[in-house]
Amino acid sequence: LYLCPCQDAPTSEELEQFAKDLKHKRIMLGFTQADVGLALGTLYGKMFSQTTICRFEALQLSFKNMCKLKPLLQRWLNEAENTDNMQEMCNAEQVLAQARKRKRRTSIETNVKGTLESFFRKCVKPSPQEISQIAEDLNLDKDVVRVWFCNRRQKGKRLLLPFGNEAEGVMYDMNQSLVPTGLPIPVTSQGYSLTPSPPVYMPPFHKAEMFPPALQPGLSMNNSSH
DNA sequence: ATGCATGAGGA
DNA sequence: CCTCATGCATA
Repeated sequence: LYLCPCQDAPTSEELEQFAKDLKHKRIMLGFTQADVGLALGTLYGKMFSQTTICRFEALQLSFKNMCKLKPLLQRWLNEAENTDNMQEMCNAEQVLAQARKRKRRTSIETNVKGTLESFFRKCVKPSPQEISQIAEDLNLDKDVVRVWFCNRRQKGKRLLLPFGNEAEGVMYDMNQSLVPTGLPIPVTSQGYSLTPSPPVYMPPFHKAEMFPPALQPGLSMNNSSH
């Protein structure tokens, strides 16, 4: 309700930088993603899972979501860096009282996933009828198919998208504009304009940088287990 | 690190 | 039903 506690509208670049920073420092300080999530709980009452912290660091959340979490993580980072005695405020009191309500995760076979993907390419938002049809064809629960499409669409809206993907993600309504001021956004590349410095050459594929010769014997691998 | 799931909120 | 934020469970 209160007008923008949104002090700043972080740019994608800023978010990217912060995420990198967070991860690096977090590791330096010896905390796990789960630790951070718990700490946010004891610090501000709002706890987060390892999953969310992981996704934040990997920029796999929506732009808006990233902006919302950044302040909290920023504060945690300051806290963690300046407090020598940041004790075990990570009291994992996971009162796992799950009432067996959650449906067990159904594992969709690889080939079936492939089929779903092709359906998705044809239509990202099938009608309930179409979903039923697909479900029947693939011998899956209608709800499983429905949820699969929901998740698939959501995946396409992540801040950072694996490039090289057939310009998908721009097909559905991309409303997470990066510019709050309403600039003339060049339609097609909203969520992915994270590349801060590709002045001229943008390699179509980024997977070329595979791992160099795994590890050179007798170098640095000495004993990292301390 | 990620796949399938839940639930709140919105038409 | 959908979107969106979020997470259990699992790869």
